[in-house]
Order: sequence, then structure tokens, then C-alpha cells
Amino acid sequence: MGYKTKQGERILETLIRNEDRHLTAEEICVLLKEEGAAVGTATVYRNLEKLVAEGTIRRYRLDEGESACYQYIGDGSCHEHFHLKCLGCGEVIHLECDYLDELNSHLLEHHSFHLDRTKIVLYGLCCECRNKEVQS
Amino acid sequence: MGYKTKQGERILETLIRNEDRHLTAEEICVLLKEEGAAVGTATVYRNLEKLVAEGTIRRYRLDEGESACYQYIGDGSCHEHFHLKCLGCGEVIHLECDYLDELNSHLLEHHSFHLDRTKIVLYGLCCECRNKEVQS
DNA sequence: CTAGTTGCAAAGAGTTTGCATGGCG
DNA sequence: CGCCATGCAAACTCTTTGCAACTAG
Repeated sequence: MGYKTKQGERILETLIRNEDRHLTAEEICVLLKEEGAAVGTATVYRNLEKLVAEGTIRRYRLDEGESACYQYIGDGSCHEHFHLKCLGCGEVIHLECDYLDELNSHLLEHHSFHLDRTKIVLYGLCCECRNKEVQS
Repeated sequence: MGYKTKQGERILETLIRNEDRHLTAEEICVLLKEEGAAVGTATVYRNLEKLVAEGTIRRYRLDEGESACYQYIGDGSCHEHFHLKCLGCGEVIHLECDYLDELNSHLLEHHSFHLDRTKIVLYGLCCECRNKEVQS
């Protein structure tokens, strides 16, 4: 079970080519259509689901009401990172930081919880938006 | 702007009465209906939106595809906490822990990011599910 | 009286599913 | 050839919106 199809390959290619970004299902559809090789929405979702299950890509939702985002994980460990989403300007900061290890250790030692480092999204205010808010 | 209505009061009461849980909009509808004082879905959503904007309740989404949850914040600072959601059994662990301060400091000092402590949801595996996975 | 609020039903976004057709192995 | 994948459209879930009736102040 698991045939190799043109559509499936093209979807994965697109994710790999954009591994520094996070794409929504619809963005993937649009990209594929622009390349002249449109793939049905349902097919995109079904392939994404498989890739997530395999562990090839990660999936997370950046905010309420927004659509889910997908990102190629790659083989390295360098892709474990925080996402910091600013509630002011909406910017998403990708952050690769060793502090993750500390957080991980703390949760493990004190709360017996094994953190999944691929899905972390924290909310707050970035520097600029924080300043604006303080001033007003 | 801002009348006091029976419906609005009842919605807030329900949230306060369940401040240790997180309720979805639909659960609130059902609870109100069971009390014999049904409130329209749209009204529930509109009131929740206001309460979130006021900062009276918090709102977060525990997982993809699931509906948003709402919880009364109260007046104390003791309600700032992590949510740890186990990807194995689905259990949500509410955790009040001083470590939050450290995380906060780190993000502020090293990344100029001011954390919103009301919206934190981390994913991973709880102790039991971790053990199961290691064994298999 | 007048502006904010309600409730219904319809619209909307994002995602999933049923089913006939098509393609991989 | 058999099974899996595709694509379309319809279904579905959660949430928002339009609008007329209602109600708090």
C-alpha cells in the first residue's frame, strides 16, 4: 500500500522547496496550479495527512480560525524550534534556540512530560508591538 | 455600549462556575439549555468574543480541527499556566508552575518577546503514553 | 426613545468523504 | 488485473453575519 503518484511527488517537492516557510493546503494548491499542474484539493489534503502520519512533515495551527500550516521537517535536528507568534502584528518568528533543551528537561523531570518539539507555538508581543502598547 | 443582559450574565456565570474546566461554545449552549434557559448559538459566540476582548476569559484551541475552548481567568495571578496536551491519550494537563517565569525571562531577554501567558499549549506525551511507546 | 442585543437562518471557511474514474505495480 | 489514488461535488463542522424583533438604560 502506497503507490508513488505524480501528484504526491509534486506536493512533497513543493514542501521541500519551501522548507523555510509554512504553507497552508490552499497555498500548495495555488502553487501547483501556477506550475500548470493543478492537483485537486482533496488530494492535497489526503497526501498531507499521509506525510504528517509518516513524520515527513509537521503540521500546526498558528492561530484560531486560521488554516493549518504544513512544513517539511527534513532529516536534521536543526529544525526543532519555537514558533513565536506576535498577537500585535501577526508576525511569526521561527526561533532555533538551545533553550528548548532546558524547557524539555524541566517538563521531563518535574512533570514527567515528554515534549514534542515540532509543534511549539507561543503567543505574545514582539518588541515593537510591546513598545507601542506601553506608549498608548 | 455594553448593556447587561440575562443571556450575557448567564454565559459568564457558567464560565465562572466551571473555571477549572475549559468549555467549548457548544458545551456552554448545552449547559444553558439543560438549565432551561437556552441561548442562541450566535449570542453565545458574540458574548464570548466580548469577554475575550475584555480579558475576562481566555480562549485557546487545544488541537487541530477541534473547537476553541474558553475559560474564566479570574482576578488572581494563579491562573497563569501551561496546558500540556498528550498526543497519545489526548489528556490535557493544567499546570501551574513557576517555571513559566523562567521561560518568560528567557524570551524577553534573549528574544525581546513578551510572552502571553494565558495561551500556552504544549504537545507531547504523558508519562504513561511515553512508556507504552517505548515498549512497542 | 434609541442604540445595543437577541435569535434565527443563511453564509462562510476549512476540511473530509462518497463514488466513479484513472493509474501504479 | 487488482488495488490504491485522484478529482469532483456534496457533506460536515465550527464560526460569523444579515436582519427583523426585542430590550436595557
